[in-house]
Amino acid sequence: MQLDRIVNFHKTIGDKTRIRIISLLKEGPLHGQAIAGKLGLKPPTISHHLTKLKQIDIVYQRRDKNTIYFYLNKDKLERMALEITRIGGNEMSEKFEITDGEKVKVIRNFIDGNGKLKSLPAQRKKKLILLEYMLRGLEHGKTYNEKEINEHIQQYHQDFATIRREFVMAHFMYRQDGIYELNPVEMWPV
Amino acid sequence: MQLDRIVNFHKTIGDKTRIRIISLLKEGPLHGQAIAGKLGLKPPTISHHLTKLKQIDIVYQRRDKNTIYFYLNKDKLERMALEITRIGGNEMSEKFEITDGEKVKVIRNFIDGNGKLKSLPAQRKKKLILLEYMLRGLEHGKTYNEKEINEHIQQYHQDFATIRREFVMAHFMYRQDGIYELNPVEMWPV
DNA sequence: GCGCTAATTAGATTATAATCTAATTAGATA
DNA sequence: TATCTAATTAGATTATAATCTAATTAGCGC
Repeated sequence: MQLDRIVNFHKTIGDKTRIRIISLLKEGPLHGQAIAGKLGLKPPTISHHLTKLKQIDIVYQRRDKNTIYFYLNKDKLERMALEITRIGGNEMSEKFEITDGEKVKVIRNFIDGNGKLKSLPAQRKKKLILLEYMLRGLEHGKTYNEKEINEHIQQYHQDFATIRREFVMAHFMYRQDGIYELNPVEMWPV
Repeated sequence: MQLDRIVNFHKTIGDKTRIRIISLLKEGPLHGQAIAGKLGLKPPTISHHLTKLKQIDIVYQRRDKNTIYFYLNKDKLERMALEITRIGGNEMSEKFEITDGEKVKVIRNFIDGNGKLKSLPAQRKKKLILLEYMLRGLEHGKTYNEKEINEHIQQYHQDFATIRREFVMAHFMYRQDGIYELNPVEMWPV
């Protein structure tokens, strides 16, 4: 749910230690012990906070020999921070809940009893309904590598390459350096 | 402290109920019972959350007859949300802590034993040091009415009008509709 | 002043989470 | 394989805070 993601982001940021970590990483990557040292806390504590920061995807890590360096994802931080200003008005419209009569009909026609996609409709409008349907479970703001996207699509159809391409072409998601992410709903096709 | 304000903002926002309240108020003001009804919670609970939202200044209230309407301060919300993206790098430089040798000397020369300002230096550079010194205790992001500003200045000097004008002219703070607020540090004079 | 309505405060309960020590895991190097 | 270092996990302790009921306060209208 969209709401939970925003709540979780702020809950995570709303901690002195974690903001201090963010502040440190803003200057450049650091390894765990270094952070612990600078903040006067024990390594397990830092580990604890870093996993939380990784969960919301604003910190990522890269290993070099024995030590793991932690990086701040500044772009993501900025995008997430702004989301609170964009939420609501009409009480959190759940884009993924397809209850609209027409849509339900189209989906019933093209999804079989096992939840698999029979075929992708040629008609643009119907195709978009199916594509949107198959996005369920993917989260806004989260990043996925190609393998994850493929696996997700295979729930519905074995030809993940085609459908993945359709996702991008229809602007449901975008790709950069092999990393996929959902586009904001404003960019989705009508 | 600057850090605490940011932590507190996110700690406050990082709660599902409070975000739902923000989402509701985005469409327009509501009174307490209405919020309680829409969210399926008891009035005391709403009261509890509203005081928190008022504390960080993103909700304010206006009474009409017997009922109090709560308003969302959208501008403030947006400004606060962005602050996290601007913090740090060099570990939270405390602009109010004047330890720099030259500054200390100037301050000793113009502040008497009781902490009062003897006179405002004519020399621009020295004047700025004193003005900045007299900002201590005012918080970034908080709004003050003229009376509060005057009282603050009177700690240092009886002629609050002159000093208040200097604050604004030097871009330490700005005034809008009789409300004063500190400018972001980037706007402060060198 | 009296009663009405809406809001807040007090106090208890329960859930969440920050931090630590001790034990364990993961990788690298020799 | 044995050993070293850095990171994580487990588990306990302690602090914080969300929510409720019951009691209280604040302001309006009669």
